[in-house]
Amino acid sequence: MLISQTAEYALRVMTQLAILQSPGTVSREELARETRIPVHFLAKIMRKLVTARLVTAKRGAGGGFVLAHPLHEIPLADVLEAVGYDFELNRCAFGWARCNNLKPCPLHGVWSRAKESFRNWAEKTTLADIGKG
Amino acid sequence: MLISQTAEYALRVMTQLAILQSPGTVSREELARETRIPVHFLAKIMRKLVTARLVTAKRGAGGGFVLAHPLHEIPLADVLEAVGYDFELNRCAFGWARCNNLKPCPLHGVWSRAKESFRNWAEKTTLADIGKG
DNA sequence: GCGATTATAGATCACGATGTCTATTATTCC
DNA sequence: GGAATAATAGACATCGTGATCTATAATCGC
Repeated sequence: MLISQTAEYALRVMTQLAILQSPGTVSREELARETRIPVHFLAKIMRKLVTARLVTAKRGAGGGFVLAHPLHEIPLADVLEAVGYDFELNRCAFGWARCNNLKPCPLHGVWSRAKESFRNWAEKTTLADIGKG
Repeated sequence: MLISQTAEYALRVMTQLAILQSPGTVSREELARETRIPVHFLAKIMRKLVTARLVTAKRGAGGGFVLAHPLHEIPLADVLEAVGYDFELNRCAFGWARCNNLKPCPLHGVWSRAKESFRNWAEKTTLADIGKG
């Protein structure tokens, strides 16, 4: 619900990285074990996170992944967008071709509130907020 | 995003029913045309809405669908649940088998806020609120 | 340099959500 | 009662997400 399985995995892995990375890099295997995400599927997600420059990858023995920025500089919105969630997408929920604030469909008002609420949460919450009650 | 295509269709159709039902029943064909939902797929959705007792169906010539309750008594949460959205489901986003307020996973706090926010919106918003800015 | 380690890349499979089609049952209208 | 209308039911096809597997490229430690 709310987000795709892949998006949930992305949040999970970023959270786990935030927890484990203190000493150094974290290997794909260890991440998969801790997050319970299928290893090869995790690999694809990691590539997207690396491409989005949220995570840095290091190959070879002793390699692995590290967060590319300090926790408070990584909003969850960035994580979700990295794996395909589109906050900009405003396809009309009512099916109208042209639907905007000037000529809104009947659902426009209420649905916008739901979307904006979620977007606001995703942009205001960063990895530094995890673990808080 | 946020909800499935089917769930969006359900909101669409209930909205359209609220608009068109004034004279009497609305046929499946007319609903499909107005909402741009594939007719036969709409049929399945209507069955779920009827089963959930949000809509009343009338067969035969001159038949169709009508809302089963006044607009302000139909929260969007009921519509979403009718087509399978589960607000109760609290599978841990972090993958923990046991995750609750007493022993919360690192994501528990932030993710709960997002879910509760959406749930609150869905429960407080009714069909009577559609069309409002 | 060599072998081990680890990320990258892409092919392929499985399954559920979505969409299409056909037949059946109930009801109205005449 | 019969014909037309409209919902119900379920089989079947399609497509995207999620998951699995194999091969390749880069890097480290020795």
